[in-house]
Amino acid sequence: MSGAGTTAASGRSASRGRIDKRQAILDAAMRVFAREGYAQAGVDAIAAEAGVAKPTVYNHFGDKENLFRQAIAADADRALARNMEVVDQLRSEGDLRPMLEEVGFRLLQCHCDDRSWALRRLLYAELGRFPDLIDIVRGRASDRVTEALADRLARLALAGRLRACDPAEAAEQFAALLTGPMEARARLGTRQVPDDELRTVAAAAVRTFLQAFAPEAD
Amino acid sequence: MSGAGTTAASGRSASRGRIDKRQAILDAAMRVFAREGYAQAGVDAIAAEAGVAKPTVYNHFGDKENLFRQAIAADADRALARNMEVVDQLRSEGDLRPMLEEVGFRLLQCHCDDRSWALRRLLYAELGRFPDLIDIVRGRASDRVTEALADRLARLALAGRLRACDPAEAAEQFAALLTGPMEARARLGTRQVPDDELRTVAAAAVRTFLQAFAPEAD
Amino acid sequence: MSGAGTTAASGRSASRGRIDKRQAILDAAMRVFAREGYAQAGVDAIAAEAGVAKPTVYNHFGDKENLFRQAIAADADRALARNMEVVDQLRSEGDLRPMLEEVGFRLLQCHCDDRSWALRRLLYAELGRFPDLIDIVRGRASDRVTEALADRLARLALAGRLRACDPAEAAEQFAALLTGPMEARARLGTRQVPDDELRTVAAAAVRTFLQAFAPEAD
Amino acid sequence: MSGAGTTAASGRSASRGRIDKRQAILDAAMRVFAREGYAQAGVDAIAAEAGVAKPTVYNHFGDKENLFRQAIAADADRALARNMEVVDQLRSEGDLRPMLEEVGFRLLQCHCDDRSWALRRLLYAELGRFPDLIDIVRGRASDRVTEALADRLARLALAGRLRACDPAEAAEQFAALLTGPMEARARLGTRQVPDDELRTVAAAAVRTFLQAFAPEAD
DNA sequence: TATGAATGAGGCTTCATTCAT
DNA sequence: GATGAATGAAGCCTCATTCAT
Repeated sequence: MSGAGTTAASGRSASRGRIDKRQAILDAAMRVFAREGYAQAGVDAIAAEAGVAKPTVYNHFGDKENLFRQAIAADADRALARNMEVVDQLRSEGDLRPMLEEVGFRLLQCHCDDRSWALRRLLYAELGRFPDLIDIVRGRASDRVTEALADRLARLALAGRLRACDPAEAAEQFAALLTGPMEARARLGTRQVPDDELRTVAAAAVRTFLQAFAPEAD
Repeated sequence: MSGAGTTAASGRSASRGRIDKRQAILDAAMRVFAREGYAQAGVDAIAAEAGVAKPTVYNHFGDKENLFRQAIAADADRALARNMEVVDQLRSEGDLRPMLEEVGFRLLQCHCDDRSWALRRLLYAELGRFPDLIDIVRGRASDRVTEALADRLARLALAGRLRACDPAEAAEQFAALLTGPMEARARLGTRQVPDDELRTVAAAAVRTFLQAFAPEAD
Repeated sequence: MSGAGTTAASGRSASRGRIDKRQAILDAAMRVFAREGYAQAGVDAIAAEAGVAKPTVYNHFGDKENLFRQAIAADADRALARNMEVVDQLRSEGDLRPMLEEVGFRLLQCHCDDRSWALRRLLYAELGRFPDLIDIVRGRASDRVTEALADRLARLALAGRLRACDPAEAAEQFAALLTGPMEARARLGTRQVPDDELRTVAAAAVRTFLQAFAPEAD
Repeated sequence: MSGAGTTAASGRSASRGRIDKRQAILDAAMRVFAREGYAQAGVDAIAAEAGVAKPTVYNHFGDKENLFRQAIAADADRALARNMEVVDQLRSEGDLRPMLEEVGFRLLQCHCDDRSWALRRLLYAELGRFPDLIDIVRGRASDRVTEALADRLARLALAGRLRACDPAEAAEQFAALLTGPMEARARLGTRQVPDDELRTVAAAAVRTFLQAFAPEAD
């Protein structure tokens, strides 16, 4: 995905592509920040991993703080897009349970993606130093996903597929039933959870969710 | 709070002062680590906040890494104790719903305590550098709580107050319904959630939980 | 002031723009060097203040050292011209005392000009790194002025308006009586000395000078 | 002078004297600053020249700015002391002219001392960045000397050895006649002026001074 | 045991200077 | 000829850690 531009737009020389340095730096930064944490990550390491000289990083981003913010924002955008794509598959027609299980499973895949864990870890870690990160990320990711989920659940309720309920609360609880167990199971992102297990968790979440939110005259 | 003991209990001997000093360093360390993060926290700052000289810290704890681990472990113990005390109030007799709501509310209070958020934030932040922290903390805190909760839910099921179910799964989902929503609501610990809201979340969690896990012939 | 020429005189051709740009860089350089000192002055800042791109500066002047020398030399020329114009007003006819006072006053005005102080400050500052600056500036400014002054004093002595004396020594002491007190009074150029005070100093210098150098049969 | 303490107070070990690091750093700092200028002087170089590690410099002085100020202040103190000692030799009894010539000569020696030129050069150079240096130095050096000189001239006038005059102005002009010529002759401190020449300048200064300020009925 | 002073290593940032357009 | 982007070198400062008392 990130390599796409690097490969395509290389107009002339292969020796020193002038092309995508900015993106390369952002990618490298996210990798290094995720690996080392903000304070421990060296700008040298980022520059090296991006294949540029250190001052180039500063030419593009000014200082380490701004580089961090931009890298976080970029990854939050990416995560939001992936989540939204999944939520979009939640339609009002079709078998409800398997659809919920599929959406739940895919949401868990997003949630347990390495980069998602890294993003969350950095967020937790650096909130003290960068309080505005919350707004940067929440404006772009988790909240928006929960809201979109609420929208779809509302339509399901209107269609009589769920019982009348507060869609925001339903979405909040559906999300909680999905992701809540993962913190322990993934050991905060240090363990790769296999898809089987994700499906199991999703199925359990959907089971509880439907027992609480299915239409009464089921 | 920590100063009180330092002043009062130093009545006996010098050995008491030793312990006090050690505890003062641990407390100061946790405060500074929570405030600044591991990498940014200076041993100078910790020593200053503890009211001792820097080499004293090294005499007691060897190096910064070990100090960090000890401080984390101490706080994890404290958190475990508080949580256990709450879970212990989940008995098999009495009105189920209000009891669950009360326990849920108290668990949320623990979960949303400043020091709990700080602990989680440090955990997330430093997992890369200290992978063993997971075991230190999980062996002492969250998992043990969920297990204890599962024990109590099992007894409730045996007593016919819940329907037959996998108690581990029930506990996992009860915990998820409680704490899952808090990440967003507390803005990762940067917002102080009022007790009203905690009670609301607890009530909603219990409602969904009971709809899924109450005995069928309700 | 520098922008005026840029806008107006660019009527003719492109060759004029070349010269304007060169002069604009020199002016900007002197301003920035005076404000920040040689080492601290950034070529970026000079280029920005001149309204050109950084490489343009290098195209014109090769490197920072040369730019510095050229800027210093240009300002030394300017200062020399102003001083010479004043000394030129020292004629052999007319009332001696008021004429000396007027010339002294005007020399002090030159000496206390902001740009003169800046030039001296830079000279003092960078002598270690640029020993040849002394020759650049002394060949263009202060020594030449003292010599011209000596010439005029010699003619005054020949005309019997001063007693026989070594004109070089007389000029040296006249200059000393004028400028010596200014270092303290102007606080090395950081205080703007009002004209009144300059006239007072000039009058005192002339008084002492004449008591020492007036013809004996006064 | 600076070596005195270093040699004497070395209580125990010769390997790593704990004695005079602070003074050694100040001395080294002044040497390096004088040689390179403030901006160009590296703290590394200062530490190396002082024979200590870089952080030791920071432990003692906090940052480069403060180190600079302290070094300047120390040298200004030293210069003041030397000048005062000379002025103190200006008594009201004895032959006036030779005494003035001797004092003038010694003042010129102070003025033309390497460290004095270095101090003045740094002062001129860094006034822009450190405006308070003026007060630090003027409160300690040149002004105080001129005032002390004025005091002595006033006593000479009272004793009838000089004619009635404003002693401040007389001191100002005496100092001007002495030091004014040196700027050109010493090429701003880059040329070592031999004592003969200093005596010549002093004699000329005294000659002019006495012609202006000797009692009228001489 | 507790401390003041010292250190070696390393990080962020800036700058003069040069390609390639 | 003028520019935007890139770089190698270097500087200030901080920190975890250790002596010597």
